[in-house]
Amino acid sequence: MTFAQFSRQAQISRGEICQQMLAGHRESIKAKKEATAVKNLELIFDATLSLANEKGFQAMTVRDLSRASGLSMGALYDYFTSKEELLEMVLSTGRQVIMRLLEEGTRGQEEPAAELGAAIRTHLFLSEAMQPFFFFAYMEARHLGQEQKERAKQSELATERVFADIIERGRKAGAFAAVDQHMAAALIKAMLQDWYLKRWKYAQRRVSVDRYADQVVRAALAMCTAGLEASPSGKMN
Amino acid sequence: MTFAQFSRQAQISRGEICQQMLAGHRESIKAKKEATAVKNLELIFDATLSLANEKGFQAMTVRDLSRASGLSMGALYDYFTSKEELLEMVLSTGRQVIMRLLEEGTRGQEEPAAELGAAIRTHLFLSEAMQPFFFFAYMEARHLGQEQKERAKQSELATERVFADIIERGRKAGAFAAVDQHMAAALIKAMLQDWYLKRWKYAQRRVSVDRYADQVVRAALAMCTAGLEASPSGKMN
DNA sequence: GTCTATATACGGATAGAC
DNA sequence: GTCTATCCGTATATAGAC
Repeated sequence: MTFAQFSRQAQISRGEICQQMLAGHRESIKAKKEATAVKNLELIFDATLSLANEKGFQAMTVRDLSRASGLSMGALYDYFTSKEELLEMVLSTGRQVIMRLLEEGTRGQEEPAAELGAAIRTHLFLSEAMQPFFFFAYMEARHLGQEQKERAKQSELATERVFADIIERGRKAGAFAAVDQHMAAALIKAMLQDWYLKRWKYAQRRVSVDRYADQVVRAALAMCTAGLEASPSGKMN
Repeated sequence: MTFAQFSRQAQISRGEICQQMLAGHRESIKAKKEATAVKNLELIFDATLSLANEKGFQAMTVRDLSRASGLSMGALYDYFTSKEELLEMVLSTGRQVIMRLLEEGTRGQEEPAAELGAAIRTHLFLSEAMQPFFFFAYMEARHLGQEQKERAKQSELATERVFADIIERGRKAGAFAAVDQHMAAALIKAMLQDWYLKRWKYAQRRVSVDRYADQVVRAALAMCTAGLEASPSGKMN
């Protein structure tokens, strides 16, 4: 799969996040008409990601947000009760939708190597399609309250488990070498995250997301099959 | 090499950074006695890293810093002229010292595989010894001014070049396969950074820095030698 | 449902005592 | 060389008009 084939999901996702933001905060949001509320939430969502990714969420003022979104101070506070709640609302709702999309997208391959490749591409392409959100979530998670921060860590572990499970199955099937699936999964995740964290570097080098995907898949397979040729009999433990 | 063998460098480094901070800002720092100035700079340095890593540099107030360092507001402003300058001073001085230590530490191996392993361990162990600084530098670099941000990017690229050069030499010597050394170096760096960015994860799993080093070295070598067995004649391009 | 105007507090920075 | 006290700008949040 290439990114071009994947990318129609992007706009859908943003709309979904904002709809779910409304659903999850129906009582505290003043606007009653659904269409208006979702439209304004999208303005707020986009402006928040844009400003926070440029200067940081703390440094972004609600006045900035007002200017960038086109909504007045008063109108903004009809959608959240504090700046802190805005952060929590964007991050937790976004994370839920992303998690669901990842789970839906990671299905159906048979062969371990193909399955691992598909999972890597799904993660990478989703992070590319929603890059502003992924960057935001990574950088601002530390400003969440203790409880929300815990949930963010859990979701990091959950996505990692997808890779670990594939690797473990592959190992048991004899397709992969005797690697520690948790460590391998962690390293794969680190490589995937670098793509949306260091955008400037890859843009400068003209590395496309498809090429990056190829490289990560190649690295992951090398990691999981290193030394396997030496004992082609299959299972190693 | 293990981390235990490496780790005596840690305290030295912090002292060096503070000495160089003083040297680089001699005229703007009010304190004239060197010993006093360095001692206070160390208090400021430690308190800044601790507070900023907990809640972010923007969210840390100068009053917080005063409490944590034991110096009064007035005394703090005898060491920097603005909070922004404090950030720039800590980051740029720290980066310079780190860069020098890295260059000094990455020398002397002959064989490509051994050289790559040594470079990875040096980077990883230094980031472990100075973890608070590395985390701080990664997370707060985006709050620098345009010019300083550019210098930070350059130093990221410079450290990456160390790996790329080793890989290229190894490839030309026939020890490594036909990999893109820039991509491989970028992926290795991403794995190294994950160690100080996701401390909680590896602490929770009881992964030691020595074990992590082994895994990254293993992954890097797998990446650089994948497919080599298939054409053992050596050079591939 | 959205706006303007404002209350209130807090942070950066400095003046001047000791 | 260090501290206390204070100035001043600006940020969050809200009240109330339209």
